[in-house]
Amino acid sequence: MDHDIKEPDIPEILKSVGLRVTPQRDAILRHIIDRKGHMSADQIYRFMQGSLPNLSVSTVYNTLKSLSDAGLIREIKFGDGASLFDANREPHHHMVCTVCKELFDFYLLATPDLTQIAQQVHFHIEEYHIQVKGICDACQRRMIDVK
Amino acid sequence: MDHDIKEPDIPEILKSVGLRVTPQRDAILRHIIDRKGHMSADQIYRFMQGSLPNLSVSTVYNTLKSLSDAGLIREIKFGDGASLFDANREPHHHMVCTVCKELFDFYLLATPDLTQIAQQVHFHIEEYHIQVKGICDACQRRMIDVK
DNA sequence: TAAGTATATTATAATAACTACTATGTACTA
DNA sequence: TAGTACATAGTAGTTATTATAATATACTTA
Ligand SMILES: [Mn+2]
Ligand SMILES: [Mn+2]
Ligand SMILES: [Zn+2]
Ligand SMILES: [Zn+2]
Repeated sequence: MDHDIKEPDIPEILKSVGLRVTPQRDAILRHIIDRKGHMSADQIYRFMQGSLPNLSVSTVYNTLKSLSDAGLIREIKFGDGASLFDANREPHHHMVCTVCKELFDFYLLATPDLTQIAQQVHFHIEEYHIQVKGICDACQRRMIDVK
Repeated sequence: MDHDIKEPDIPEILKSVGLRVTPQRDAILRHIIDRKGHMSADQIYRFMQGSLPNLSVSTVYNTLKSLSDAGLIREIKFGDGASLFDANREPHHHMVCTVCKELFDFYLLATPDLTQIAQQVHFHIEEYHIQVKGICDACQRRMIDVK
């Protein structure tokens, strides 16, 4: 073996969640897992033009929905612009830079006391997501440089 | 005086933030403040049909933007469906019921340790919002009844 | 208090991000 | 190696919102 990092077996992952293996699903899931970051349906669609020129936008959306429903990826809706898809399935939250629009992960050291609040109003929490807006390091530096 | 609760002086509020007083702005801000809850641009537009039948959808959007920019109302984007507008300017977060889609306020007892995390990655936090998804009390009861 | 002007409103068109529909194609099953 | 249930492609439709431009009006100032 030339490299220690094992490539994920995408067809096997798809089968494991009961999804049929198609070239479209294979390519889209592979791309999301490879790139690790957050990407929109349109970004995925445009990236695929090279390898799958006949891929339709509907298929991108259908695939992303299937992958999300199966729990293989996570959909992040910040309300501004398109949904972003994330291969990182660990529970984490997001900070978005209002300048460059880039999305950054963050992990909470201690979980906030939502359970207490939820119990008071008898709300059954399924999931929660902390959305932070602000300015990233790079954009802060850029603003200082301009001054 | 017949009532102790003083009606808010809407024109005065608009002037105080440097906005011109128009019948459209007066009516929209009054409605949002009166109803207290969360409402979409379309809900506001439809409500206004009675009193301002010539009101245009653009004006609703423009007004909501002006009011938000002025800090008189807050826009909440959950990513599903339309933006909702909130007259409640106190810092608070939201729980949405996945069954009935109703939005509930909640107030955090202790602020989560976001500042530490932000300092580590040198992110300048402007605002944050905790979005909780789950099932509200009423819908939980309804589900038990059906069983 | 009557222009004057900057701003607001209206109506319509345009856009972004999906979602629905349906004919065709294909991955899995037995 | 069919048969069939499911997936894909292409197109049309929807929803929520933004852009444009002509008309109207709130506030200023003489
Ligand atoms: Mn992430
Ligand atoms: Mn609220
Ligand atoms: Zn940035
Ligand atoms: Zn409910």
